[in-house]
Amino acid sequence: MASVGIKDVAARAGVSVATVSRVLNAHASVSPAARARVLDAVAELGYRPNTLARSLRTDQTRTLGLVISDVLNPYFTELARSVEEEARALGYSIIFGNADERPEVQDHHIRTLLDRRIDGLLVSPADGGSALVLDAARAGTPMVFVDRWIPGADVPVVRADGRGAVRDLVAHLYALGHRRLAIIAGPAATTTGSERVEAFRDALAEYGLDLPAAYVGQGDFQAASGRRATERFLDLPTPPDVVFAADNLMALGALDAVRARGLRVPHDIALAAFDDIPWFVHTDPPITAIAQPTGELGRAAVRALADRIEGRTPQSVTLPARLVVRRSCGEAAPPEAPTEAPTEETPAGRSTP
Amino acid sequence: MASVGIKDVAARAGVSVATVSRVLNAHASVSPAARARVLDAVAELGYRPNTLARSLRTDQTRTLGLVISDVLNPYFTELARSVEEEARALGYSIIFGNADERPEVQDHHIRTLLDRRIDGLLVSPADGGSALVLDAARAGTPMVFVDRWIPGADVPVVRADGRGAVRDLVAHLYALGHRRLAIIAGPAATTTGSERVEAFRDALAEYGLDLPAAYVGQGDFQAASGRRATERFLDLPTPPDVVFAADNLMALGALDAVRARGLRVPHDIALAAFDDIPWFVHTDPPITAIAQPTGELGRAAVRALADRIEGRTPQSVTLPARLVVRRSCGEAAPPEAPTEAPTEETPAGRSTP
DNA sequence: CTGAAAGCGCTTACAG
DNA sequence: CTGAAAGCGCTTACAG
Repeated sequence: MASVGIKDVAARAGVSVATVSRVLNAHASVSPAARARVLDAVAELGYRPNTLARSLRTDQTRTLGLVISDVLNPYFTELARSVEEEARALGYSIIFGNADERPEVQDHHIRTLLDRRIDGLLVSPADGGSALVLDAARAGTPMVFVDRWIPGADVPVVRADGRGAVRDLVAHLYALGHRRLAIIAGPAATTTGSERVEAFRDALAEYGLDLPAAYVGQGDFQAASGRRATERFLDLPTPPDVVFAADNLMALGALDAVRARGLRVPHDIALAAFDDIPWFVHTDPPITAIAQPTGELGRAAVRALADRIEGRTPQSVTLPARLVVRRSCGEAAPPEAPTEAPTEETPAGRSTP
Repeated sequence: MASVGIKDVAARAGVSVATVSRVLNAHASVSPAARARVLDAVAELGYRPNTLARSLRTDQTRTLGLVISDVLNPYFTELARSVEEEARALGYSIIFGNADERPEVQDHHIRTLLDRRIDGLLVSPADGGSALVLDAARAGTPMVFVDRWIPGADVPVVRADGRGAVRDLVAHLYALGHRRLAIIAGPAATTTGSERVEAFRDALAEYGLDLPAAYVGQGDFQAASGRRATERFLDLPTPPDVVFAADNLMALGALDAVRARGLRVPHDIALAAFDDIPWFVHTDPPITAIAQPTGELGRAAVRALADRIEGRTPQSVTLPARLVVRRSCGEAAPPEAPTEAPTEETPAGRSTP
């Protein structure tokens, strides 16, 4: 158990620990002979440097923190995966924190990450302006926001712009004859919670359509809230023709609610979702969704953070989302390719009504 | 940036660093006055101990490593979430590693975790016997296997036993008149890859049914392999009546393949899956699945590992999985409760045919 | 090219 | 109850 240390290696190789350290860090000049002996000793002893000690000394951990809002949401899972891959490619490790959409849990993770002296932080804030996040940014912690962001912080943002796709969605719905469109929003404190509603409202306005308060359900990006909001819609004297869920989990909840009432999509009510997932191809019916370039976002975010850490100038990045039309809004969509490649859809034509 | 250290706190409080350390660690005797001054100084300075330094000194990190086979698999995502929650409750942090079902990636993560001096390791091995894992276990690294395990290692195992549920599934299929049953297996090198086939074969035998080689598809727990295996089944002179996918991702692939041929479930071919997910309620048709007590497994695994680390005797745990009948095998199932609570199903009666 | 020595920020016997 | 000092396992100027 008394794990082998640099001293053991030095002793075995007949050199000083300084020399061992030098060969391990590809540091300048070491005689070929010494290098060889050290390498042999390392191999024979199975020596692995203690990263704790190294980090304490060098003040860098080669570790990035990623705090996501909800691991159980496939969107964030995919984001996390791409972040980890790109980080690994750049020589960093990732430590994840799952906020579960709860600001206190988020802050717990951020504090833990900071205590671990991570080199930088990737955050998709669960709330509108955690003091902790703001303080950390102000204190100089390299940081990048992904997907969601906090206004007023001087932090690069990597995200998707869904406005175009939302407009395409509304055009699609309008063309299918839908006029009463409702949305289940995420928490107003999150950017994606409010932006998606705004984009939706603006697109409706282009068609002379209104978004009454009763047609804005308040959700929290979790399935249960989507179910509740949908039940409320269905209880309205004049229920909407369409429910647009601002994320895939709330769409799941909406589906639960519709099913519980014995109603059918799209016959009784149409459904669309922000964020696309492989299962949407196989749901009954297949669900029309707005797809984000999730993998790209994750990679871009890591690159921006690495830029910031390594002294380059980090860039904010905004990538377009796109509409993927399926059958949940009433139209028979063409057959679709399997899982890995959802069909790129030409959005329904847009023209003022 | 020059982050505040214990010396700053000591200076501000007018005590030695030893005293500061004592109050921070709830160590024995410190005068109330000194304690108060230290606490004030800590608050005023916003001091946070450097965990790197602390860990280097104490030789414990209060951190557990979790290496899962595939984050994109909802089963593992849920497992990871429950592991993190229980760990947090016990005062540990979790560092995740995603193996993506690739042994080299798995080993990369394990090595990284070990280099970070985690206190213990939770592994769901992507292969049958990584030398690295075995060495680490032998070297005394506290370890617990979750879901999958490596035979021959003296490591507690926390997992679900699917044999009963698989038997219930076969009974259900048999009762529906199916006689040609096929399975898409996971990698033979993983325990869950081979066990599920064995359980299936044994259950078939109870009904006098055979499992011919052509009806055993070789998958790797990923969607694409499920698709390929299913295509091969469909190309057989006598295709099976039922395809049982050994995980939910391969079931997704199977669905893709069936759909691509223009066939329908369960009319043309029945489908069942190991591992249940919320979307299975809303797929077309809803999918019959074997559900694991995933959250319980995650929590039990953490407890076992904490026991091992803290000097208690860790217990292996095996929990039963259960069959959830839906409509993908041909029977009209009763309506089901929404998302969070899939209906517990009474399995079809079992009697020798 | 190489080694002795200081120091990263903590904790913890050891004295008092 | 409290402080001075050693030490955890590394890296890195500083000399030579």
